[in-house]
Amino acid sequence: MDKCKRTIAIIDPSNIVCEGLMSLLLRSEKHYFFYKFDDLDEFWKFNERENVDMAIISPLFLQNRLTYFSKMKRQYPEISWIGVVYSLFEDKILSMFDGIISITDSKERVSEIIKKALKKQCSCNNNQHDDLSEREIDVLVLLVDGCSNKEIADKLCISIHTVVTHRKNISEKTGIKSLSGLTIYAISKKIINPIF
Amino acid sequence: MDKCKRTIAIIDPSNIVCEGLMSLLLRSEKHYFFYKFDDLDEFWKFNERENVDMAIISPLFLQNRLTYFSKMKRQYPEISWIGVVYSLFEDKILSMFDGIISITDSKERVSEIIKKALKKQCSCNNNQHDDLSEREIDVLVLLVDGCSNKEIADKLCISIHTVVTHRKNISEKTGIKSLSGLTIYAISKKIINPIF
DNA sequence: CCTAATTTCCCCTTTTTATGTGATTGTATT
DNA sequence: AATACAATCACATAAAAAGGGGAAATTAGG
Repeated sequence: MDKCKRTIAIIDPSNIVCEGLMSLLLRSEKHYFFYKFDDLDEFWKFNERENVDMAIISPLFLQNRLTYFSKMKRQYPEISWIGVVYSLFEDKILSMFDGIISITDSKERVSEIIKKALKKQCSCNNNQHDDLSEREIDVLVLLVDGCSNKEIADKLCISIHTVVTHRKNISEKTGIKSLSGLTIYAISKKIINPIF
Repeated sequence: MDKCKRTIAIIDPSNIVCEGLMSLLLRSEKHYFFYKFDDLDEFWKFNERENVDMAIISPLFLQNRLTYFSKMKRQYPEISWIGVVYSLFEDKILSMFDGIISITDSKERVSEIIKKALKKQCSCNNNQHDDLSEREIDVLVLLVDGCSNKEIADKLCISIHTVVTHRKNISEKTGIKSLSGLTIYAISKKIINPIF
């Protein structure tokens, strides 16, 4: 029931990268919360007040502060430390992270790295309701095709009540209530193929 | 007045940067439409079919193809060519662009650079969806955004009856009755821009 | 074998949409 | 001046969907 929120700090000098990471990650998971920091100290001060689950840091900030970083890691072992690199970096620095995102990584790879790193301490990661069941997809396809609930019921040879139930479950699983949102979802997931 | 759509191609190896630029630019201006390409050739093929207003290119792709780039620029002088750099680059390459975005630039600076570069050729010759009136498009946008008739009425400060009338006219003009069909219509006509 | 997930069905009430038939302004176009 | 169209509002009825309850049968996985 209670979707666990994940707070992620991004400490990176680039607004573009910060925006990109947020936008990309929010698309796969809705329960991420982001905070942007312009330098390590700012983040550090914040974290004392309100602990984060993950810190995505540009190694640029660590170049001359490796011992400081080690201290931070020791002090907060439950935080996942992720590095985000634009170019080549020394292995000595990169090996200190729990995961490395390269700026050229695909969306899938980025969200996979984040998920894997967060999974370490996920107390409620059982809600893997990303995928719709076979029957739910049947309903979604007809729905997005413009069918009413009754038409869907007739085509699938089931009761209209069942269609309503499937729709309820689809909305719960995807978190999308509007039909237009579901249409965009279906296109993006390649469940339907509109020819533009 | 300033409602003309601007198509922007982003040719960059980084999904994160691409996402970041889109997210950042869409926040200030809603009428940008983005296409992402993984290399110059892919972009080039696309541009032959459908001209873009601006190309944001990583100089990485130009490193050994400067003459090719010059040819492209000569062939399509109306396109604004913007470079996006993560690190240091030779001035010889950078001077070929109409504008340079550095990855560390602020949001304000990025959108300023883009706006300035686009200002060169704002002719507003884009009446793709002249079937629908201005107000009908307002309604359609909110509709595919998931708003109910009442919500649309509140947002546009008109009566719900007017919204219903607009919707009737939209359905009559387009011949599309279902909301999902209208969503696909809006995407195909570039009235809305879902980021997949 | 047990459990979780899926698929199916039903009830209820309230809200929203669909459809038709109107009218009144204002603004262009002819 | 006449015409067309856009944008606004109204009333009425029937259909559909939304949202809230359940619950039984089947299937698949550990």
